[in-house]
Amino acid sequence: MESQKNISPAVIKRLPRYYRYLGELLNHNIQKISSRELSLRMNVTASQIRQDLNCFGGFGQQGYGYNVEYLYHCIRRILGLDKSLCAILVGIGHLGQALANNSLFEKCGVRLIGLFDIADNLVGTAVGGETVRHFDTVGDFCAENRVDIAVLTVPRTETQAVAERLVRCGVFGFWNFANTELSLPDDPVKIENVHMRDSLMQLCYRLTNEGEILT
Amino acid sequence: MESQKNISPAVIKRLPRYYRYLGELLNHNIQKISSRELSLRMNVTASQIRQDLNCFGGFGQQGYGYNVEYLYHCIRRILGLDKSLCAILVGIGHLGQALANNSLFEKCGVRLIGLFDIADNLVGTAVGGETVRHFDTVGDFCAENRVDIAVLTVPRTETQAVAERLVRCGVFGFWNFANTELSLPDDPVKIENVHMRDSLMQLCYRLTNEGEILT
DNA sequence: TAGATTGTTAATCGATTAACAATC
DNA sequence: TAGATTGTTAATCGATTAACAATC
Repeated sequence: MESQKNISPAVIKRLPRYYRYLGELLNHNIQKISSRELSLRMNVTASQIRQDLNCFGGFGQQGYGYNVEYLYHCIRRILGLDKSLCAILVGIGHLGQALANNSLFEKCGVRLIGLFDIADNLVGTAVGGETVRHFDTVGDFCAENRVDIAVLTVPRTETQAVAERLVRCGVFGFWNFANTELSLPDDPVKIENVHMRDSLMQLCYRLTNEGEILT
Repeated sequence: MESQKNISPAVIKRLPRYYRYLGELLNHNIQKISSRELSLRMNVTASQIRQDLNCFGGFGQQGYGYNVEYLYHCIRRILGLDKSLCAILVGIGHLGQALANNSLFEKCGVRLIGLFDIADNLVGTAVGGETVRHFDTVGDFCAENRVDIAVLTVPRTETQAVAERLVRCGVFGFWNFANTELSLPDDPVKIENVHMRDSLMQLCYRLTNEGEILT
């Protein structure tokens, strides 16, 4: 169950979804589930579920299935949600404020420990129970606090520079909401993009090109 | 160039990214680009670029490459960004407000024509230049206006019911921000999910399992 | 024990890359 | 014409599915 090598991105991408469904089963007090039952609920093949889970170890029992609570906690651990990672949020615009007020971090076991911006009318104010700090002070903050993740909700044009500065501060995890790709040293740095604009465009594509012809 | 059948999801997913890079080339007044040059910038293979583009037609010229402006506009058309699709936003919480104030829709050629919620303290107020309407009136609104897309930023527990009601109103495009899967008739309905929580979890996974061992 | 269901290997499918003939 | 680069076919690679022996 320790960090396995060579897990394919496709598998990693499915883990949160398994975790989500298992959480729901848990809420419904369902104690065991077979790959077949779960496959019907999730609309994937039972084969894929067994294959995916076996990347990380044998969590099931032949003839029985999987213990929901046990599997749920295993996936939680695999995802690293029990690590209490620490995050800062940079760029306290509309989207930044929405994220700061969201239960998202909590649900992922991530602690949001700092908010940063450069606007005078924001710095010093409280957003979601945290005081906004000036981004100029981010170096000191990172020296004094462990920062695993920086959430980037700054304007597109600033994103690259902000990220580079944070890398120099020792921050290696980036959750990027800007509509652009970051180019940062691949090795220690991990980037996860939320390209909302790309997502909306895909919806536009499918509405105009698939199914009913749209005017 | 008309709606092609059987375009793989992998290709569709890459289109917005091509569009993005071409837009940047256009901003830099670059008039032509070869698949090789573009592949270096985008960090993909030239083969893939040519293969992808050829799903929709021959946009290039042997010995020359691709005309940036022409290709940009072709992809724009393919994505349906010139269709002036109409969207409503349901759920005007923090995230809904952030989206309403975002240039995202504009950039996708989508017109945000209505905001809906049920909270008395929100209904009637103006958000991002639009007045928030009560969701009870959404039926009338859809009867009087073309609505292609509903952006769902309502609480997780409400999402399915809200979506079902909208389908009955003739809305078939859903941009879903709730951390749950919608189950709706597959045929006319197109759903695009933005699973931010899943995204953050993937980042947590990679930070804890790949590269440096994290405490 | 018999029935069920996993873990795992083998077969299939799809997507990516390489190669090259067509052609500007 | 010669050089460059596309469009497209063939080869490779990876991911998904099917099958089944192991085993609870």
